[in-house]
Amino acid sequence: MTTSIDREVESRLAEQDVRYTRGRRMVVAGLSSAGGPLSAAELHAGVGNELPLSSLYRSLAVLEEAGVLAPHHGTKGLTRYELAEWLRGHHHHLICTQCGAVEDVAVTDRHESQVERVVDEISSAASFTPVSHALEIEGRCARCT
Amino acid sequence: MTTSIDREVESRLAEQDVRYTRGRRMVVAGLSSAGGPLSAAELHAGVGNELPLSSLYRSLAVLEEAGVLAPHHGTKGLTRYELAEWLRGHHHHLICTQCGAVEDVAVTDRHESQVERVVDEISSAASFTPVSHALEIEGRCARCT
DNA sequence: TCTATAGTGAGAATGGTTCTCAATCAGTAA
DNA sequence: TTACTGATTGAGAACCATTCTCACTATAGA
Repeated sequence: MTTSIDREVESRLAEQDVRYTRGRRMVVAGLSSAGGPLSAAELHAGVGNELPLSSLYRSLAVLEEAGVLAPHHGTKGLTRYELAEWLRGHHHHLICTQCGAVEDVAVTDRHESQVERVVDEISSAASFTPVSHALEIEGRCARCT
Repeated sequence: MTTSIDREVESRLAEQDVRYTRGRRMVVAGLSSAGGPLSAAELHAGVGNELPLSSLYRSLAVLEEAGVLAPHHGTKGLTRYELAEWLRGHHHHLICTQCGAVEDVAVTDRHESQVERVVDEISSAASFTPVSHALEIEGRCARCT
C-alpha cells in the first residue's frame, strides 16, 4: 500500500539521492500507523521481527539524517522516533506526570508566533542558531486530574 | 563549604529521612557550580574521579527520587542531570544538535509571562492541568556554527 | 551483461548504566 | 563505650540499547 506520506517521503529521499528501500518503507509505515513515538525494539516487534535490528537501526539513522524522522530521547537510554514535523505537522507535548502519557497538541498560529519570537530573542542573545523548538508541558491530564 | 543550596538540600532530604552523605554532597556541589546539566561522566571528571562511577550513579538516582535533581535525556543515550527548578530557578535550554551540549538560559519576566500565557491557553483547551513547562531550543551553539 | 555503488543480515563490539556483594559507616539502645 | 541494625559504599561484573564489521546481495547506469 502506498500512502500519501509514502509519496512525500519518497520525493524527499529522491531529492537527496537516498533510496526508499523495503526496510525503510517498513519503518515509515510502522511509525505512521503508530499512536506515538516508537523505540527500535517496539518497531521491531511491530513489523513482526521481519526486519533485523541492525538494519532497522540503520534505516532509522538514514531516515533521521534525511529529515524524515525526529528522535525523541526518553528514560532508560531509549530513543523513540516519530515522523518529522513537516510530515506530521508542528505540535507540542502535554506530558502527564501521573500516567506518563504524551499527548500531541496542535498550536494556533498566534500562539506559535509568540513562542517563536521568544525563541528567536533568547537565541540571538546567546549567539545560538535555533533550528527547532519544543514546548513540553508537564502536569495532569484530564483522566488523572 | 556549606552553601545555601546545601542547606536547602539538606532539609529537603531530612524531611524524607534520606541521608546527605559525602558522595551526595559532591554531586550537588558539582551540579550547582556547573553552567548546565552534566552527565555522569562529566560529573565524575568534575570531581577529580574521586567518586566511583557506581556510587555516583547511585547518588544521582537517590537525589532524583528525592526531587533534588532533574534528569535531562539527550543524544546517544546520555542522561544529564541538573538541580531541580526549586533550587536553581526557572530557565530554559539551548541544545546543540552538533556537539550535544546543553546550556541554561535565564528568561526575562516578559518572555516568561508570554510563554506562560501560551501554556495556560493550550492546557485549558485540552483540559490539562499544567504544573511546569520546558522550552527546549535545538540548533547550533556558538562554537559549532 | 558488466561494473560500481549502495544496502543488507548476522553477529561481535561498544559504552552508558545498573546490579551484586562484601566491607564500611551512621544511628540507636543498653 | 559496645553491640546491633540497617543504610551506604566501592569494585567489578553484568546488562542491554546501539553501533560497527564484513561478507553477501540488490540496484542503477554504461
